[in-house]
Formats: sequence, C-alpha cells, structure tokens
Amino acid sequence: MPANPSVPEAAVSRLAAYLRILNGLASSGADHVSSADIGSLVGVSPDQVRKDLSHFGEFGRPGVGYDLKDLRDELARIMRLDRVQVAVLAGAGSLGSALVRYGGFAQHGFRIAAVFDIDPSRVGARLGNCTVEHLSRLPDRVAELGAAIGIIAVPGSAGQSVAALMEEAGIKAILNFAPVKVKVNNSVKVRSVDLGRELECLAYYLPE
Amino acid sequence: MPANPSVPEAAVSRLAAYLRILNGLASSGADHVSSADIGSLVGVSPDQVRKDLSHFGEFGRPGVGYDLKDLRDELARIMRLDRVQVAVLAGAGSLGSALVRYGGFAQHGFRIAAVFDIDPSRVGARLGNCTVEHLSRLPDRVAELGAAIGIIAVPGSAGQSVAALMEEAGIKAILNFAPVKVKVNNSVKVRSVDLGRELECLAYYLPE
DNA sequence: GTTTGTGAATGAGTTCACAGCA
DNA sequence: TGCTGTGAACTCATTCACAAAC
Repeated sequence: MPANPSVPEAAVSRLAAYLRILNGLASSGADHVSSADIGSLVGVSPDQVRKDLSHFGEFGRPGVGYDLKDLRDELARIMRLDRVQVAVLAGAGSLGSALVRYGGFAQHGFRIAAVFDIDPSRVGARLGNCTVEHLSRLPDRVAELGAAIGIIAVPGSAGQSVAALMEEAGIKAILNFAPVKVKVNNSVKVRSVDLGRELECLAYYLPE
Repeated sequence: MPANPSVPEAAVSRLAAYLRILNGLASSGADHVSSADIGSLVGVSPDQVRKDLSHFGEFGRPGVGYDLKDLRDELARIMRLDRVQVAVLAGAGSLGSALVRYGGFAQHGFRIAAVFDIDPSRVGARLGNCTVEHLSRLPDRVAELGAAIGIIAVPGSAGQSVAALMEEAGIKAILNFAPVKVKVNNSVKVRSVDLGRELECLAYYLPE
C-alpha cells in the first residue's frame, strides 16, 4: 500500500491526526473505538473517518467499531510511522535551532540526525545532539545516515539550491520552511510551511 | 470588501503570495505585469491568478496587464497589509523564542508586541524587544496594545485554555502552533500549523 | 439497536474557453 | 495581436444514505 496517489492529501493529514488520538487512547484503557469517537476527538465527521480509512482496507466490525490497538498499528504502518525516520536539517538559524530543540519530532518517531549550515561562524556549534556541519557535507552524511527526509530552514534566496542539493543526495521527502516554491523531480515529495504567509492570511480576516 | 467569506481560503493564501512577488518586482523597475508573469513566479496558472483577483474587482486592462504599483497597493489593502498589525505571543519555549527572533514577521508588517508564559522561571526574561510577562497579564496588555492577532506556541495541553483567554481578551485572529484543534467563537479566525503532523504526512510518501 | 463500508448526490474550487477591450 | 474577466464545464473531495454485519 505504498503512497497511493489517489488518496487525497487532506485524508493523509487526517490519518496522522487519527493516529495521534489512538496513541492517546491506547494508554487510557479502552480497547474499542468507533468512527464517531475518533471523529469527535479530531473534529471531523464519522463519515469522513470511515471514508479516509476505506482507502486502505476494512479495519472495523459493524456494530462493534475498531479494535483500538489493531487500528493504531495499521495506521502507523500505513503512515510509515512504525519505524524511526531519519531526517537532516539545513539551516541552523533561529528557526532551525528551534526545530532541533522542539522535542515534538523525536516524540513522533523522527530523528534529526544532522544539521548543516553554510555560515562558517555556525559550523562546529553544538545544537541538540548534533554538531553543525558545513552544507557541503550534506550528500556524504545523507548517504551514511540513510536519511530520507530533509528539512529546509534557510532564507528564501537559498531555498531552491538547498532543495536541489537534497534531491541530488537522495532525499525523498522535504519539509520546506523557506518562503519560495521549490522545484524538484516529482519522485521527491515536498510540503511547504510558510510562516510569514500564515500570518498574512490571518490579517485578511481581521474586522475593519 | 472586508473578509468576504465566499472567497476560498486557498485564494486568500495565494493573494498573499502574489503580493510578495509584486513587492519584489516593484524594486526591479518594471511597471506592468500580466497574470502570466505573476503565475509563473508563484507557480500557479494565469487563469487562477485572474480568478483570484476577480473576487475583489477588476484591476487590469485587457491587452496590457496590471499596473504593478496599483495592483500591489490594492492587494495590500485587501489583505490588510497596508498597516502594521500588532500581535501577541503566548509561549516562550523553543518555538516561541524562534518566532520572536525570526525577522520575517517584522518584515511583513507584523509586530510581536508582547510575549507571555505561565512558567515563572521564564517570566522576566528578555526575548527580542520584549520582556516575557506572566500569562495572566495577557488581557490587560492586549487592550493596551490594541493587538488583534494572537500566536499560540504552548504545549497541546494548554492550547485550548490559551485560545479561550485570547478570545476573551478581544483577539480576533489566532495562529495556533499547539497540536490540538482549538474551539473559539466563530467571530475569531483560527489557522493552525502542526509541525509534527507535517512531518508525519511526509513519511507517508516515502518509498518502501 | 449499533456501527461499518460504499455507491450516489452534493458542493467547492479549478480549469477551460471565449467574448470583449486595448 | 495580446490580455483581461467570467460563465460553463469539469474535477475532486466531502456528505448523504442505506444495505450488510454484528
């Protein structure tokens, strides 16, 4: 079931949310959940939950619901979150540093195994468990570490060239925080988060 | 033209991107642009550009295109980015600190005018131009500063209560980084960015 | 009675295609 | 000819509704 392109991207995002809920519920004793339970905790309709799951198979029993642990394991497998994913980070500025310190990633099974920057004054600095390395080391290190995920936290002007470097190094998925649209071969998946733009959009909704 | 709800949210986001492009182009001499120019720089179709603009009026001239500065000014007005927007930030942890240091916001006309945290060990610390204040000061300070935007960078467990506090204080738009769905009165606009989930979604697209 | 899985209906947003103006 | 603005066609996702399973 590897990355079926017919599954809406929004559905993939919701599946990640369901998985979190199930992980939370797993520690709290219950052993079955319904699509209504999941939906109300995540904020979507039960129909939506069932439709999202139906892209991948039949996991529930009519009249009963879903076995909590089974469904959790299935979702983790579908989302490739049943193993540790190794990521590398380009950019050790304020955003990059925050991402390394942000515990959330490790907690979700991601390991930021190397950090790179092009600024010599940052190279050699300690950041979390990593020592900042020069960007030119990225290809070698990606190969050594077997990293499949790249995180771009560099200024917009450097975004495209870093993306190209990652692609060349064999990175398969990129989380891009640089405020530019990066172009890569379409075997590489890119998701972009533009913090400035998020705020700009909010301003639109302000009254007068 | 205040926050027409019939305008798709995706269109609003693209308008912000167009505005950035236009700001870039404005310094580079040109005085007219076509929807094709804008589209190719942002990565959307010319049709899309024209359709997005058409929600707000007619800004171009057939056969000629758009006057660069006029369009820039119109978009800035539509997006409420023709004035400085005052924001407050809740959460002075690693993500909150990074957001304050991240120059990008100021550059786009946003001013983070106050930072709050509930942890006494952080209160009083210096962060950018601000001194971290106790969260209980938020309502008074929002009123004093006339802030309309709130940024939530606290753990998930505190997200909902902080959102409620902001709503009560008169905040009209919230950028939420806490990994929970926050519920507020629907006169308050919320956009959420869940960094953990972004990475989780990427994992799905990895081969094997 | 409860809850799933899914084809059909609805709805939202994007793309098409063209009339009309410069 | 070149480019805009926009109704119409289309695509895609969500919601509905119901038969089948427990």
